[in-house]
Amino acid sequence: MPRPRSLTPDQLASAALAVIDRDGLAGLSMRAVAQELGMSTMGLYRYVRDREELERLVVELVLSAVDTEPPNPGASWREQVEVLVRRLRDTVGAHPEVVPLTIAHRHHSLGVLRWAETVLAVLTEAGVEGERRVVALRGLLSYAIGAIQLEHLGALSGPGTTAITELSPAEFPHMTETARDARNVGADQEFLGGLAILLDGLGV
Amino acid sequence: MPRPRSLTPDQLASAALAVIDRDGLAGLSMRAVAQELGMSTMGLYRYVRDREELERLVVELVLSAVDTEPPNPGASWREQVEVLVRRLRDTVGAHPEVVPLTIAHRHHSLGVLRWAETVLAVLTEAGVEGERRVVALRGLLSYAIGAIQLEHLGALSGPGTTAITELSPAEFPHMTETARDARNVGADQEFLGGLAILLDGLGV
DNA sequence: ACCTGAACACCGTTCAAGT
DNA sequence: ACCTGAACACCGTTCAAGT
Repeated sequence: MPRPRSLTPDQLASAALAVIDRDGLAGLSMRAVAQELGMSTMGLYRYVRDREELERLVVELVLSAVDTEPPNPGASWREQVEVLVRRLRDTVGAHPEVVPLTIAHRHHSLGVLRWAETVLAVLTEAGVEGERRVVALRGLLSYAIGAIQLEHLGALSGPGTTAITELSPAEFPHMTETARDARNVGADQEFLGGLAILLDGLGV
Repeated sequence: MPRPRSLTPDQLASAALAVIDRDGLAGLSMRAVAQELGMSTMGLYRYVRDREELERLVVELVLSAVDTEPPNPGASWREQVEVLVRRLRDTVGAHPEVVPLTIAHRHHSLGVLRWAETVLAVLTEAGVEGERRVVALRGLLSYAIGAIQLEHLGALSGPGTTAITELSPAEFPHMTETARDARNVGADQEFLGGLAILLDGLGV
């Protein structure tokens, strides 16, 4: 842990995020970030032990942007959870290239811990407790993480699905039909639809 | 597309998978795979255009191992879907390091298309159709993908959760309590529990 | 024609040399 | 003491040189 000088961790993370948003995750390198900041490559090591720590800073920057304020307490628990999951998806989805890093470093993120705390508060208020609460939180997070990735690696209505439409209908009868149905389903509808199924199941 | 000679794509993929299982995804390199096969590095390029194509072969090898036979047709749709999702998780989970590759290349995978076809057949039999079927398939896949990743990057009962137990109970009252509850929840229970919530929601 | 080693343009990180 | 460029050990891939 060297003593920072003219740069805050946030500024460092912002520079790295700018590189990622511009050149993709593959474009992220110590050299590129240093250049972005107009400093020598080795200068970065004054702020960060290694590349992994830089990645953690980027993840923290993105996840700390998730609004974790309890949503409208007058609303039903269902609406409140929906708002919270939606916030996570929208905030992380704004930087899709960061998603893989987000997953690898999730444990160190204060942002996601705060988000989970708020979700748990709502669930507890709704009477979900004990092991069911454990499973519910984990289920919501799993769904959100998986859905964000699927969404950004090709929406069901995107080019990947078009390829599916061209599959042999003899071998894949249901897939070809479902791909046709999917053309009318937008990304938001898809995400919120899956979330609704989870929330329905939680309410049982 | 050069003409293969003494090696099948499966043998190539198996060698790469052996490297990954031994040295992790970070250990995967053209040089390492070539060495594993006792051939020159450039020899690989007779079989594969570039590293990305090698990765696709690995993904296909893993995903084609998913059993896509329709499960016991006498069982309820709910049990059948549960069996199918479980198979996906168990097969992919056997090679956790491959998961990131699996996601990036999922569209090219015949294995996952066949899996989805079987799931859709069961859903259709259960009366799920049209846009709801689209959302259901995508929801199940999102959940499975997210859960597999969370599971292998630290079970809720693992060391990550222990760190959560040490969080300030004042700032994270629900998280600390939930982490205690999570100690009794195994990985299987967690995965199947979340899946049960989804299936409950689908049955509504 | 087929195969492959050297070479090129990268990478993260060490370390000694500069101030 | 602080900073940094050269160097080291990697990487994917090109290409010319070997057979």
